[in-house]
Amino acid sequence: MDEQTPTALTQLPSWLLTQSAAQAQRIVTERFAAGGARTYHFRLLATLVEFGPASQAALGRRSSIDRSDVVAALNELESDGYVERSPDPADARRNIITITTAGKRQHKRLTNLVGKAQEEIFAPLSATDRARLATILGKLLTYHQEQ
Amino acid sequence: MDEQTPTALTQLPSWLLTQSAAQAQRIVTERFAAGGARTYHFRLLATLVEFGPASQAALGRRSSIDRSDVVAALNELESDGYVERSPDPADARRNIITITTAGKRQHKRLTNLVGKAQEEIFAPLSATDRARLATILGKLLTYHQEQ
DNA sequence: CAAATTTCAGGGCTACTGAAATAC
DNA sequence: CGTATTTCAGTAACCCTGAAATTT
Repeated sequence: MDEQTPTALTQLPSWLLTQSAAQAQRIVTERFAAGGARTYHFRLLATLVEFGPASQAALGRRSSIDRSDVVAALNELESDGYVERSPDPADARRNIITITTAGKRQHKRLTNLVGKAQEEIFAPLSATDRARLATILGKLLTYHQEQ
Repeated sequence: MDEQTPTALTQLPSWLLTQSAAQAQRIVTERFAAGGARTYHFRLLATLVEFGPASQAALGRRSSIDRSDVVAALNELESDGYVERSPDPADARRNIITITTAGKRQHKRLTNLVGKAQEEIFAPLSATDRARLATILGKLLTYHQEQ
């Protein structure tokens, strides 16, 4: 019983990327579950806190969440009392989404949880490695978002 | 219309990791689709090529695919004629999975496709960055697999 | 008896498509 | 008119759990 991973996979850059991301995702998801939330909820709340009230379409573009998933996630945030939907007086097609006081509390809670997740995820890396990783991934992400 | 991503996200290491991995995943999935395959198929074929015939359980452990998904993916590979199932004479609980000649051809095709995907994914990175990224992600992955 | 293997049924999460209704 | 927004229904892909039947 060797149970080894093929080098065809371990030497594949995209495999390293997707597998380590899967580990990170799993840890973040676990932490958020303790706050009764998912990644989408955190992304939306963080976007509202940073840019203020916005339409669903703008929220989706800023948080990189599909229009369709924004609807579902906002339904959940709304029924938890974390955001409010109101019609946009300037454009009847739009809802204006506003974060509530409870939503801000939840945002703080999730920010705290995601911070702990970072420690857990990147524990084996030195400060230098962490900085390098952030720089390199930033380049990758910027490049593909411009494509 | 700014449409900016919150710094709370862009400065979050796990966000950089999962988002860039999502881009990579998307590109790999697109390439594999041209070969009528998914990631699981490539992982299983690569594992069979590197370690030879094996039980489904061993295949799953080596390719990090859940036992349940191994069954489904092997069903597809089998109906495409890329692998064969035969009972293990030494242990009646097991199937021995063998890759066929057509399966080896498919493996080469997918290896070629995934190679092109690497170029597309990591195009913006210098050789130094690519080497650093591989090293750092390798550390991350090793650490979490030992946990 | 406990443990391993295969299989099925099912769920969760992220990501995406197509179409409708409405309004700009 | 073409475009934008919200919404719903549905899909794909990866990851995972629980349970059954069989065998070691």
